[in-house]
Amino acid sequence: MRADAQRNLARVLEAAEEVLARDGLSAPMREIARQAGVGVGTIYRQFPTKEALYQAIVVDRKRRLAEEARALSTAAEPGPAFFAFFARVVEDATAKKVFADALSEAGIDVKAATAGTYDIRGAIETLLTRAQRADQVRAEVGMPELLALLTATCLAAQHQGWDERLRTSTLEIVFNGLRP
Amino acid sequence: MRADAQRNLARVLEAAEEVLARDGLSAPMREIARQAGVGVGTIYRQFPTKEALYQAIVVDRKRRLAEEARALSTAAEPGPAFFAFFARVVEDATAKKVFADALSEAGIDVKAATAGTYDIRGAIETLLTRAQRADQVRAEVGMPELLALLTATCLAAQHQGWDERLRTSTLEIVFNGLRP
DNA sequence: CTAGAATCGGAACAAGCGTTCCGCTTGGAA
DNA sequence: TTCCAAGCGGAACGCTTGTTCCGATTCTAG
Repeated sequence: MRADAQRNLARVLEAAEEVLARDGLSAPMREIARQAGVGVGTIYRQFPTKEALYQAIVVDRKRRLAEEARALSTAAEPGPAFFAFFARVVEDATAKKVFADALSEAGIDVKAATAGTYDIRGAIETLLTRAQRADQVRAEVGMPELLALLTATCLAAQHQGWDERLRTSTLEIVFNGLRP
Repeated sequence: MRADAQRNLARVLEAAEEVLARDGLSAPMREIARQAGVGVGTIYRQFPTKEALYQAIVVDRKRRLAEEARALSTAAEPGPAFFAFFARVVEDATAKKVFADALSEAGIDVKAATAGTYDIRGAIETLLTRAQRADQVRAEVGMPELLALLTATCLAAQHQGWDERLRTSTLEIVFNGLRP
């Protein structure tokens, strides 16, 4: 790969991350190209389609979250670890518009694209199970309910632009519902 | 107003309700016209813009929900009344795509358009206050948190298509968080 | 340094959208 | 029944997308 092409790829990824975080999925390719200082053709040389580009962004973000989840899964206190991760994801979604969009609109595609490489779902499930064994989360809470609540808070936090105060107090209510 | 025009208006409203419920805000005007069996020009005779049409639909739905809220606000048991209304709104959002879209995207416009005619916010606040006085909802829950949770569950329920089982179990967790 | 291949930029294309417009149709008062 | 204005349908317009394409440019092996 030529050196300049590699430099441009990095620029494109950086610009895409920023623009998609700000404007969400509806951001035009031209805007990403403009911010990266390249032509649209340059983007299409690396990514066959718009979806491929934002999937690369989302997959990377999911990968990082999976790493955080795995890091927390061996924490001494399973309860705080679980709730900290939940809050972390919501905080992330508040600032990054793509992520919440991806959770809903392209959820299935992204899930399919990331299956096999790493296992964020499994990492979350470990956090949940450990917290339940430590009696910090009610036993009848399953993965479907947990993912539903995660999606719900992420979507609303992003769409309405929850400030930190509202995010904290609202999550406190949800966490109270999860606790025994 | 001519008789046929009146008939067409009714058809348009009915078709718009159905199409917007199914496809959300992104539904094209042509699709609504097609389903109503009229030309697009006929819709534009009654509604100056697409936004005006779906606002008419959303405003009507909010009006009906406000009526339900007011009806419940004199119920004998404030706790069940409050939670029943919450579940009712989420159930509604699950089936009607426009509504959740409206909660987020055009929330401010809709709020402005409906201000004065009726007071859904006030009706909800009454339900909350009564439930709190009856010690069925924790005192530190405010309207911002309540609306945040309502929006969150509505958005996720619609985007992910929660079935009745998931909706019930997830709301149970949220309700547990709201209870003292 | 040079040639040739890799890469780039952005005009051009196709598709889908909201909205406008106008020739034709039709309801209903006279 | 007649007549004309109110109403209709849907082609056409303008705009914004994602995507393609090719002449111009730039890198780098030899």
